[in-house]
Amino acid sequence: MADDDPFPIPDMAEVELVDVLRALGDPARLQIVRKVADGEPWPKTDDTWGLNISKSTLSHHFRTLRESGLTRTIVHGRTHDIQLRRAELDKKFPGLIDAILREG
Amino acid sequence: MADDDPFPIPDMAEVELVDVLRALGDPARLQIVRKVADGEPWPKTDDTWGLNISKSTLSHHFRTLRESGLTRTIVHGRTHDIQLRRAELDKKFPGLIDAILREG
DNA sequence: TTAACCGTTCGATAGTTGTCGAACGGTTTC
DNA sequence: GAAACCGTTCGACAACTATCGAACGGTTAA
Repeated sequence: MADDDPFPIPDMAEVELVDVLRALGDPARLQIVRKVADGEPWPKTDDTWGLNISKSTLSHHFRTLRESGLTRTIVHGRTHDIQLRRAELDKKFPGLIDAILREG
Repeated sequence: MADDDPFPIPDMAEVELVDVLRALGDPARLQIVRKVADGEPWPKTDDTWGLNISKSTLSHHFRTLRESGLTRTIVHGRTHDIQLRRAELDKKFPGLIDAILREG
């Protein structure tokens, strides 16, 4: 069963806009999302997040992003990738990701 | 001088996207913004906000919205209107307001 | 198998935030 | 002027959150 998935993500149908916005309303998380906005998997160890935070804090933000419905986690042995659920998000919230990428 | 303005708003040039998103990342505030999304002034006393909160809490949210750059306050004697800074926001963050209005 | 590595989780902490009722100041109405 | 009204501010409080270091478990490499 997939119940053992250590990194479960909410069904997009259950994702609430307000939760997505709250997840985006943090400098570290917004920066992460912008980086992974291409929809490709990015290694969590990428040293170019540009964030001056500890690895436990970074892990916390990854979890918040995932639980809000923004991202999914892909496990490769001992390394993880983070991926924006771009297609699903674009369908559920048209224009939202585009809007936060256009630097204001 | 306008320094006495009791409800100062930030210059749109100084408004940060992350602060706007954080302001929107609350159920009460998101609902308010959606209501005033037409860009018209709405009386704060409007009894159709649909929020079950005290007037002091409502006042707190109005302040948060204003300080984040989303709204302005228009004083009419003892009553106040709240107005979304729609045109400015659309220019600074194209598509953002539209995106949060499209019910996902 | 031992060591190094990746990332999470735990426990603690300080700061922020949403909430309320009471009090207050300004405005309108009587 | 007195009373009613609108909305903010204040003080308090509980809940949440961002942060860290240490410890841990799983995976890969030596």
